[in-house]
Amino acid sequence: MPELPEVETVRSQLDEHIRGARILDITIWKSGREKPVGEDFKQHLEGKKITEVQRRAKLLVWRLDDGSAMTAHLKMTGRFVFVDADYERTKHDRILFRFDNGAHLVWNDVRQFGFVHSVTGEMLEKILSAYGPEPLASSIECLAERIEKPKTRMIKAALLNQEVIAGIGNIYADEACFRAGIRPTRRLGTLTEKDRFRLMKHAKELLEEAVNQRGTSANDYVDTEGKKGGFLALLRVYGREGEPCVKCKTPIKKMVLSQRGTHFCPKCQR
DNA sequence: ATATGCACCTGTGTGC
DNA sequence: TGCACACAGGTGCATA
Repeated sequence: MPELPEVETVRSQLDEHIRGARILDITIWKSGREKPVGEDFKQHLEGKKITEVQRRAKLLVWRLDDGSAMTAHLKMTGRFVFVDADYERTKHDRILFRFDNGAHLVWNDVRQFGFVHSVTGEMLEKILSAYGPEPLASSIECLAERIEKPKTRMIKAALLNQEVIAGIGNIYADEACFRAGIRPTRRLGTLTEKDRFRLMKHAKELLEEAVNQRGTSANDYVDTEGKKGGFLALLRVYGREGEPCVKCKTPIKKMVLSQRGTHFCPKCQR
């Protein structure tokens, strides 16, 4: 479900509630397919203190007081939700974390693509180093350089690739292309310096606005209080197939690109 | 090195 | 009303 703005929303809420707290205990409910956490997960994490909750790309990182960490990826339907002490488990709840400040946190994941892992500091460094630059923490120039090569790659494929730029997913890739007036199928080699700069300028603005709205709830996404994000109504192409373009009234088109639904205005985006 | 296609899952909405 | 099928904010791996 979540892309950078949604994961960032969850990150800040987690950080607010559990930074400085110690994990009292972890209840692992039946998890469907794999042993999502590794056998030593519980043992490794119980008793540790959270020093900070960070985000890199779409990955959440709980920094622990011994230099190790817990990583969590929401993938399509993963959720962290704070609950009351008398909460009763529902169908897709997988893990319950209890903290020494009284917080109870549930990890829930309908489709079971998501994961939580415990990792050493060394493993974490390796995982994080594979990601491209963070859009909100990088200059437009730096980001624009990332989408110069390879010349035949389509711009949408580049935007979705986390090694190129971190955190952009299907919704915001489409929205960024629309704002910049660039067709998602355009090959990198056909983009001018100006095109690249404009696209990244819009991408940064878009992501900032979406973070301010606490993300987009297109299907399943909710934050740690179970609340939806406010950015859905501000989307201009995603999910608007057949509706008039906000700029020129031409009906928005949808196609499949890199196996992902891709939305664009055939007139505004060249 | 890059592109493609599928696989991992469940739930929901659509069209017949 | 039922059923089959397509599709969903993501990634990883196997194959060309």
